[in-house]
Amino acid sequence: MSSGGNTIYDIASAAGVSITTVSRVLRGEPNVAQRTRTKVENAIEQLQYQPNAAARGMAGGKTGTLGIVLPQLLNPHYAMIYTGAVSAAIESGQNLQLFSRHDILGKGASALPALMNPHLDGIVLYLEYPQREGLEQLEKTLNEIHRSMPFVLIGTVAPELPYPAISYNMAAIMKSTVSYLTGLGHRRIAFIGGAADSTNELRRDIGYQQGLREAGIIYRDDYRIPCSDTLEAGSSALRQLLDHLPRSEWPSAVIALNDLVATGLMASARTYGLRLPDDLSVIGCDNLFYAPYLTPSLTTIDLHQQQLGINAIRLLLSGDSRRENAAWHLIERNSCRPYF
Amino acid sequence: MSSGGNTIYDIASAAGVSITTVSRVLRGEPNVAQRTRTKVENAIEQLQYQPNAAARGMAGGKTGTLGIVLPQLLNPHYAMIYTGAVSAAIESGQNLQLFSRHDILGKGASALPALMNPHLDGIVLYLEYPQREGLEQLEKTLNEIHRSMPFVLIGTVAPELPYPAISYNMAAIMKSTVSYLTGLGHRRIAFIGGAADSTNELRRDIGYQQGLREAGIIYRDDYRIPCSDTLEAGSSALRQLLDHLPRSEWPSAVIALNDLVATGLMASARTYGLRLPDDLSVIGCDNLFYAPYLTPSLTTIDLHQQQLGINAIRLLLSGDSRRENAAWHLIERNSCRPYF
DNA sequence: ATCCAAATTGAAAGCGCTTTCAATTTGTCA
DNA sequence: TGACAAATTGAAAGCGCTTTCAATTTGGAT
Repeated sequence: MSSGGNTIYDIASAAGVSITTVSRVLRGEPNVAQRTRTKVENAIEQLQYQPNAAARGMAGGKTGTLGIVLPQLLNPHYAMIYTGAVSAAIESGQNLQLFSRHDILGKGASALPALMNPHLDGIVLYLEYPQREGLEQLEKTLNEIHRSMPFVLIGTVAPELPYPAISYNMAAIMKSTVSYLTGLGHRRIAFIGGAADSTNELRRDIGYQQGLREAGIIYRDDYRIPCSDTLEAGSSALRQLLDHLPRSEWPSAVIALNDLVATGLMASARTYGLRLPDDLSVIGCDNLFYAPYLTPSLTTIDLHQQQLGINAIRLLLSGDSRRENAAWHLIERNSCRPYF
Repeated sequence: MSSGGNTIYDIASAAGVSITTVSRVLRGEPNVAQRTRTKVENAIEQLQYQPNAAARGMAGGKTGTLGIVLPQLLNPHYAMIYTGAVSAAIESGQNLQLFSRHDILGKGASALPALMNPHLDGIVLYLEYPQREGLEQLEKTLNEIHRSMPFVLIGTVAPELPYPAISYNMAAIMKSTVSYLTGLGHRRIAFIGGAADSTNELRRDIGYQQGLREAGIIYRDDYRIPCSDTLEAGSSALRQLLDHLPRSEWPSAVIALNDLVATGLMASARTYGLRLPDDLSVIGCDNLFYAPYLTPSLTTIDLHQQQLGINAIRLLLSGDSRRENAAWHLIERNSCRPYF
């Protein structure tokens, strides 16, 4: 198998020392005489030696490999996070192993420990927390993982759980989004978002309602359409919204779960003869790469995903168990217009 | 470390057999008495045993892990391939480890063997073949990899190299794209594509010129703009194209390297007051998820990326060393219009 | 020159598995 | 019933590393 198959033994004999010593310099232990260290380093250089990660892991040492669990990659939102994470990992000489949730999480977070099988030095977890899984169950799972390796939670996070985390303050983001629209004069603001069985969406709803309340707007149930995470769902959600309302009560602005949904919804709006943004303001979330190129260009929330990925890895590596909020900001483009 | 830490020894004693026997049933060896097999299987079930992949790899057995090398993931083109690949891997009980090229290929394919360090059962390689790397160098690298694990090449492939592969016939695709446009009556057809230092782009150019020739159109150097793989590059490439041409010679159609470039280019076109598709037909490649939602919706080549990912894994697993072409088809939408 | 602590090195065990190879059991045919 | 091949099992080595723990060397201090 191993083609370049140089082992620690080869280095040892080349340098005329024991494998223990080689192992020492490999791991950067301090108590090695400078002369010896140099000899070994030369041998390593000469033979192009590369430590075998599997053997390392098995011997109980660091593997130099981190992991990241992400729901999927087709949504660029996650791909950005991944990309940030890899770059940070590389920067500190680590490998990053991706587990796209699809792999393993058919059964929810409880399936996670199974994938901890490969020995990782730590893992970044982007989980979703459906209510039904229950906090107790989740906590149990996380405790189990915690016993075998450090981790940090990102994205949506259960604030009740005392783990290192970088999370989106969805309530704040949502409230701010609503405020932006009310600031533009909108009063009929719909929200096309997720079903409220995940912590994430629950918080969004809270923020949505807070935002409305602050502007003295009464929450309407029929302005709140549940919707999954795709373009098509966005399209049909808007149809569902409009079809159940007399034209006079159609919203003047709609907040989409994310840019995917916003994209779908915009196409749908046109089929109703709605001009964008004149007849309907749309705001998304994620700031996907093509958002500026839609017609009209999409106003959205930039979630700084790459930076999130970077920060997650750094936090993981730091060993710190800090809990912080992820940065974000609203990007004004042309899909929202003042309403009079 | 190992939290659920059940080893083959635990199973062995639970089942009252030797670890050798456990190993046998684990690997599905035939010569185990049915009674024994059942006992062991029960023990495995009871103790929720999960074989340790690292140990396996080190002992020289199958690790149950495949790898895939992809240039990056921000372009959904690759994310789709990855997604297909994971699903096929899961389906056959394998893990899939992603190496996004960024990780390791700073120095070109020659850096590949280094990452073969983790013992993989096989790997899917999506490489790009810049001319300068040279076929000899590449071949050497591939041979080296070949010695340590089976692989299959996907995407663009050097046809001279006798390795299992699923490749895009870029020349055919490109020729067909040109024909589509000439069929619509276009005569001034520009091509905004990659620099011709990669095999991939070389073939596209060949197809482009073939397509033109077949329609009796003379190739113009100034209709051929080199461009990298991004929206922004697409934008500026179009500017470069138009700025160097008198309005009367502006192309009536433009073929973009891919949908990313097409997207950027369309935005740019509008700044020149060009109406799409009336004044300019645009055709992309990749059929990214948002292509139907652009204005106008983008005519493009669907590259069946998920299926490619699936097929690559299957081919890898089959051990077959077949070489085949990847499927594709043109999707007509609204960004191209007949030209009179 | 002598002695002891500190610094440096190495021997050996063990991580969890696969893989010969040998030992034992079983089954079959005479 | 005995003998021999086939089927089934197990002992032990080894994969490449880390990690005690003990042995050796070094360097001051006396």
